[in-house]
Amino acid sequence: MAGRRRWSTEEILDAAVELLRTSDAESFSVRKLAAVLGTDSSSLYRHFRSKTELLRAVADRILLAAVDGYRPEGDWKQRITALALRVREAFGEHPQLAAVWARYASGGTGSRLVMEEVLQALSASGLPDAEIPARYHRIAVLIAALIASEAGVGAVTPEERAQGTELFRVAVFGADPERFPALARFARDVRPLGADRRAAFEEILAAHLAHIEAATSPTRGPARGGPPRR
Amino acid sequence: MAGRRRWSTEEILDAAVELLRTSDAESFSVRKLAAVLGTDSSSLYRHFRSKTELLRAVADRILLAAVDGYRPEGDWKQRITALALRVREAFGEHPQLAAVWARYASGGTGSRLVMEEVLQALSASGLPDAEIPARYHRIAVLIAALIASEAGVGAVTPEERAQGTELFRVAVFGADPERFPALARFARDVRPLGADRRAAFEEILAAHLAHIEAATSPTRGPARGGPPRR
DNA sequence: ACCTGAACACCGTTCAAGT
DNA sequence: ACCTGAACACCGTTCAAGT
Repeated sequence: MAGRRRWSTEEILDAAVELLRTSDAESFSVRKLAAVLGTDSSSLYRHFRSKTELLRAVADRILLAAVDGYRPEGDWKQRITALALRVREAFGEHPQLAAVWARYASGGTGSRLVMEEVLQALSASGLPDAEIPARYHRIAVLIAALIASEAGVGAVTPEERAQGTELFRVAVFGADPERFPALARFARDVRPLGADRRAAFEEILAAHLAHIEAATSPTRGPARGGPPRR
Repeated sequence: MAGRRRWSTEEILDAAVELLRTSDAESFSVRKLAAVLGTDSSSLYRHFRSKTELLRAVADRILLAAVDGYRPEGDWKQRITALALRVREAFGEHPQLAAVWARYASGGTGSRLVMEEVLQALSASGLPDAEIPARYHRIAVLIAALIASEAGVGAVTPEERAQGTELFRVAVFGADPERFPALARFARDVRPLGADRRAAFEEILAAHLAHIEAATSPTRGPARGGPPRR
């Protein structure tokens, strides 16, 4: 695939995205990327100070691609939800990028676009400006945590998953009903963490946004920071 | 520290907990554990099929220690919150264990205890039994995601953190106000993902539990699954 | 029966030596 | 000025050979 020539930083990032997409989870390495490019791993260290810096740059590309084509639609909750689902989708097949993103935030144009959209949506929500940065932070933490942890679940190898499922089954069905009465009672319907992730993601986010909304609406909920007047 | 003798599975796990606690983040390895025990890494593979299986067992110990001494107090929300904070605390210094736990769930006695407590708290909340397993699942996903991602943030090396902070600063303050008006407006108050994690954890969890409560209380919120009668 | 040593197939990163 | 090769200091895991 690769002749011998000089590669620009951009081309390296393109190749990294491609390699991450085609290689199976957790197996990306600097050495493999170099091999794909037909060069030595050491030469990549002129473009990036470390593997983390490289992955961070790739994560921002993914984010950029995720936001590409997004047009705000609906109320502020729908806008945030649509954006979050796009980001989730984008990182869905890139477990290690999700982890890097959640750890450090990518800090590039992709990041900026996502931040901007969420901040605009919150501005449209009726929240007082003074509360927006903190609300934004909680939303970002929540979304990043859910996406990264979901990606982590996705990165589990089939046999590890099988072991985990078996352990879960034993933990739930093997529990002594005397000591664990509630567990025994709900054993049949309790699901492992990895089950049903998309619905869980949407519901948890929806719950969080609904909670914010309750704090902004005068007729409902306890508005923090004094009663609103109309 | 180590004479040459046979080690039981339990002793290996004790040593692993100790090594994880004293070693700095992300540097735990099977080989180091073997070195601490004065044996060869290969001999550990009679006790565990893989590093993951070993870490899973260790994670369950951590969970067990976290729940040890816990006594239910207060209403159902306070009980879940207290438990979650204990688990958070326990995994706070064990990033890789948190990741393993969130990926597969540990499936041991520690897991069982946590599940039991949360299920009991939910039973006391007034939710109909039919809704409890799904509610439990969302709570578990949320808590695991927050803890694992927080642990991930904690595992970042100082210089990586410095790079990340700088990138964030540039992304926020360097944004073109024309293209990113909201970002420009809130630049001064927006915090990076890693900031203020404990408060974020508590607030996000509180919001989620409040949302559940709103669904159970007849006088408030839209109760899913038909109107309650009293 | 149990454990060891050596090996396999990898990592990220550095740096002297080459072109 | 740029890149390479080789090396350093590691990994998880397997398995023949030893006790």
